[in-house]
Amino acid sequence: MAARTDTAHATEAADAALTREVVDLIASIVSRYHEEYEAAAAQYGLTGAQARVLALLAREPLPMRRIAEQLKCEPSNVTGIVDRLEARGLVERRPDPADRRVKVAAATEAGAQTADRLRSGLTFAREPLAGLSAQERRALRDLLRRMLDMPAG
Amino acid sequence: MAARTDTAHATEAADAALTREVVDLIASIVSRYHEEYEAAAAQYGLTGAQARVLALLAREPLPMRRIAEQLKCEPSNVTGIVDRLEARGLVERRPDPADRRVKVAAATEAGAQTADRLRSGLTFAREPLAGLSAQERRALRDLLRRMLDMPAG
DNA sequence: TATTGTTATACTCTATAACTATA
DNA sequence: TATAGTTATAGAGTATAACAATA
Repeated sequence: MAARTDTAHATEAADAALTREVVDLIASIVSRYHEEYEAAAAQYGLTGAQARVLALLAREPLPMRRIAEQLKCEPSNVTGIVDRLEARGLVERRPDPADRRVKVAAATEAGAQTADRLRSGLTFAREPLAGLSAQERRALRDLLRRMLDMPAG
Repeated sequence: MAARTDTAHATEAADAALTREVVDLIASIVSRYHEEYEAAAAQYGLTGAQARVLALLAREPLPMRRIAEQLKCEPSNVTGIVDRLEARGLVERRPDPADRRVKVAAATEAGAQTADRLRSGLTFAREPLAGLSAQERRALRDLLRRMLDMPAG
């Protein structure tokens, strides 16, 4: 083993502490993000899963199987979630003319409106970001991209 | 309405796009974080909630009510989660000599070991961070702190 | 035969309310 | 009376397996 200086050891320890602090901060953000999302959904009488599906369908109609892929869950679960959204008039199932096995779920007018309002209500992440300068937001964007292994774009 | 330059409008639009991109990146991180956490828990036959409670108790023993506070759920839910952890020998309930109403849940030796291994397996957030220089990690830390409205510390 | 969506089943998490044993 | 924990209950999300309709 090569001998190393005390300084090298001290630097490693500081690095580890710094990394750990950033990891903890990210955990805090994850926690806050979820809390706010669930609370916003609850304001409209929706569960988190229902709100997520509604948000997906507000962007574009999707076959049941595609919803399951987006949610990373089994297709059988989607049946119940869409059932509940449909019972409240926020979503509807349409046949696919090209393949009669497929049912395409789509947000209704009311569903799209609810999705919009819900999205507008999600102030966390958007509000604190407003306090950062454009340069800081760019710096944050670039660092987050690198964390996600995304190209510099 | 005061007249404004095209440049001002263009800047606002770019700002909004930037903010939205950062928000989407954060959503991606939240999603990844959860996926990895659930997958790591599943490797040990634990649900996400069970893994979170075990992680809490590996740090320090806690009365049932304190666990509920940390999880932000009703105390009645904790009974079942701790029941399942206890049935697997990962956690045990101890009496509190100072107040005989209280039951203190604590990780067993096996539980602490599982919690350690689980924590070590959570590479997301830690691994990509290793690719950032100390200066970049400090920059990220400061930006995240500001997002969380935390003092510069 | 393979695929889409559903149903049936079982388990977990969740909140609410009622209960017990302490304080 | 108030508090800590539990039990009972009901609703929702989840995975697995089996099924009907369609490809």
